[in-house]
Formats: sequence, C-alpha cells, structure tokens
Amino acid sequence: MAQISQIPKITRPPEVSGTEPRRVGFRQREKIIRAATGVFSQKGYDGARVEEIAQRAGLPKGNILYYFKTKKNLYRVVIEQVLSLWLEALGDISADDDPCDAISQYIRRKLDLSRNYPEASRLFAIEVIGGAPVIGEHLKGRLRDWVTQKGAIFLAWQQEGRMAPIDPAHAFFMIWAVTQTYADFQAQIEAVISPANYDAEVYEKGAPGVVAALVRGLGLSSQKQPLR
Amino acid sequence: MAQISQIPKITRPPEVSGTEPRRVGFRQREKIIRAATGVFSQKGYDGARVEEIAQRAGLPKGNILYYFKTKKNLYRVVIEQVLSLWLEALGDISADDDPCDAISQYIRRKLDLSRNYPEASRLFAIEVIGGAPVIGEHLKGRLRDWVTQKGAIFLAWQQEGRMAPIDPAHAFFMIWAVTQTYADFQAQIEAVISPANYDAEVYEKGAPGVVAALVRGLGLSSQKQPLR
DNA sequence: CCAAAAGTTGACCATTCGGTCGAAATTGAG
DNA sequence: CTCAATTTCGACCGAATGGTCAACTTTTGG
Repeated sequence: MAQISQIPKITRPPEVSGTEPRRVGFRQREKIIRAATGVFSQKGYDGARVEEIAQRAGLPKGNILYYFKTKKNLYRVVIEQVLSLWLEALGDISADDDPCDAISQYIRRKLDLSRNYPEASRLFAIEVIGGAPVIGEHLKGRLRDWVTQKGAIFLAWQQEGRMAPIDPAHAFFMIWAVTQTYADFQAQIEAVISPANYDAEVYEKGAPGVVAALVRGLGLSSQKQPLR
Repeated sequence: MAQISQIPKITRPPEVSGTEPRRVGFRQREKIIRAATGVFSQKGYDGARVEEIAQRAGLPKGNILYYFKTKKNLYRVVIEQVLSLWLEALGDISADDDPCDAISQYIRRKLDLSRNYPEASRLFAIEVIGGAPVIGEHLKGRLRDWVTQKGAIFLAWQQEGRMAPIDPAHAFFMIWAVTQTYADFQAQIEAVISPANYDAEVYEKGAPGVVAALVRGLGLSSQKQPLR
C-alpha cells in the first residue's frame, strides 16, 4: 500500500495518465520490501541475509543497499510499514455501536488481517518477542492511546451491563492473541490438524466458532438473541 | 599462590551424595542451557552469539563448544527441553472431571507456565513462527496425539451439553494463544499498561478476569460454586 | 599417590556477511 | 539526440563469528 515515505526527490505530484510516473526505483523498493518482509518474518532480523532478500526480489545484493542504505534501515522501514498495517486494522469502535456487533466485527477484521498478511503478523510478533526494540516507542504512544480511548468505551458498556466486567486492556490482549495465533502459530496448527487447505479449513470452518466463543466470553450475547 | 578464580573451589567430593552426578560437566551443562535459553529466546537462533551465551554462563566460548559440539546442537538441546516443559504442562484432563473445573485448572496451569518460564515460552514461539524446523515432527506426533485424545473428551462434554459446540482443537488454540500472549507479548502489554510490577499487575490482577472470560466463552459456566 | 580421563582456556582459522566502490548501462527531460 | 541523473551489478574488503586446536589444569578411580 502507498504510504508516506521519504523517497528522495520526488518533486512531481503523481499525475495519473497513460504514462505513469514510472520511477524505476519505486517499483524496486516495493519488490524489495515485499521480499524483505518475507525473509525477516521467517528468520528474524539477524537470521535474514541481505543476499537472500536480494535473490527473492530478483536483484543483486548491491541493489538492496543502494535503495536502503543499510540492512537495519531496511528492517526499520519494513517493520514500520507492518506496524501501520496493524494500527490501521484497529479501526474504529464507537460508543454508539452495539457492543456485540462492533466487537464481532472487530474480531473478524483482525482475523482477516492474519489471513491476508500472515507474514506481517509474524514479523510483528518476532519484533515484540524480541522486546520491540524498534517499535516500542510507537506501542507506548499510538497503540496505548488507542487502547485507553477504546477502553473507555468498553467501561461504559460494562457500566450498562452490556459487557462482562473485564479489564478492557486485557480484553484486547485476548482478542489480539487469539486472532494472531492463526498466523503466528500456523506451523503448530498445521501440525495438529492437517488441513488440505489452511484458509478454508481454519479461517472459514474453524474461526467462526472461535469468534463466537470470544464474543460469548466477553459477555456480549446478541441483544435480542436466543443465545443466552 | 592461591589461584584467583571465580570457579568454586570444590576440591572435595560433592557434599550431596547419592545419585548426584559428580561430573563437573553436569553443572556446566545446566548453566549453559539456562544461559542459552535466555539468549536464544531474545535473539532467535541466528541472532544469538555463542560468545554471549558463554559470557552469560560465565565461561569461555570454547567451553560451550566443548560440551555441545555445535551451536545448532546446543539449540536443539535447548528447544527440546523447552518442548518437554511445554508438553508436560499439558497435563491431564479426564472425562470424569467437571468440565469447568478441569479446564479452568488447565488454563491456570498454562498461565503459570507463562509466568514462571516466559523465556521458554518466547523461544517456543520463535521456533514455531519460523516454521518449527526443529520441533515440527514432535508437534505432528506427541502434541497432535494429545489434542486428538483430549479433543474426544471435549466432544463428549459437548454431547452432554456441558460445553459450547466449538471445535476442540480450536478451543486449545484459543487457550494456548491467550495464556502464552502474556509471556510472548510482554513487551507490548508493558507498553500499553505500565505495570510497576508485571507479575502482580498482570498475572494476579488481570488474568483472573481473562480466565473467567475463556471459561465463559467455552460455555463452561460453573453450575457449581466458584472454586477457589 | 598416580595415571588416565575430563574439563579449561585463549589463540587461531576459515567462512560468511554487511557494506563499499567504480564503472557500465539505462532512463528521461529538454 | 544529448547529457546528466539514476540505476545496475559484480568485485572487493574488513569485521564478526562459529568452530578447531593444543597446551594446561583439575578431577576421578584404583
């Protein structure tokens, strides 16, 4: 996805025409970032070899360093892009929403993220497990604020008895943990059940039950529903 | 003439007799494994430096390689020990148990594992995220069998209406995800809430609500008295 | 007490990897 | 077309790292 970046010297606004502003470097950067995400997510920062990223991107190694001065810098760019994706997916939860609808939808959104960007999820996980050396500050900032804000909504719902009395932050930890486990621990899940098709078997068949369980656990029985 | 060294001057046979292995190597191995677990869990396999492990263990590098022929071999030993811990903690769940009691207890046990061995949990996570190259076969074997077996019990309970109709395997994935998140994503949790004392704030204050939510979500509302 | 086995240690080596460089090739604006 | 900026690419380098080795010390069994 397009993102605010500091590409050197793009002074021309994107003119949409038959002849796109084919900055060669832009395409290459995208390819490299995509390749890097894959390698970093599997091997971690130290395990990843610039040479392998280059190979996956179909470029010589020197080229990678040409676009991203250093390996560390490339990692920073990649992880920050992943973080953006993650934060975006937080989306909005409004106090006016029906708790059950809002949260089920939120859970499903997170689940979709795991499904569509499993590598991003894994990379994020590795970064956090390692102590979040790069994105730690962001977590203490944006993420924390978001949780505080949405947590207030949860508290209000709880006040009205429309949600189980659980610490809002922990409610989020729970939701994140469950949804991300399908991307991060895919290898384990595949070992336990042996799905012919992971997406179909897991996200389509298994996940709905999990969403229901989460919703039930958070005390969000559908307002006018037979479920008790 | 007295040698100054940090090595305990144990010139006498170990005060502890019996089956205690007198070999010096046994102690050293333990120290090394402990140090290695810490380093591997934070940096991953490639990020870990043998030198750093040696330093943490208070030994010269050559010594590490003396006991564990290669770095890879050391990793294998460490990860396999972690796996043992993990599998042991699965413990037993019997069909005769009260579902609610059995599963709450199980959740608490897993939570204790995260609390007492956070590094082990993180190392396990890194291994699985990387595709479980070393322990994959074990997961397809022992873990899978365990899930199948215990899953049957879940199904029986569900038949009797004592548990929500959720795929047993996914029920476990859910429980594992939530309990392990407190160890694996500690950095994120610390960023969001700022606990003066992680254990107290998280495991003692926050976790009980999470256990309750999980139990509720799995449809195990305690028809009995709130145990403990 | 003695000799063999086990363990310790730092110096050393081969390889790998991130990063540099310079020169050739490509691109694109005027 | 021209020319300068951009991009390509392989050769090369220094630092770091896993692993080896041989000399030396300690432990152990008899």
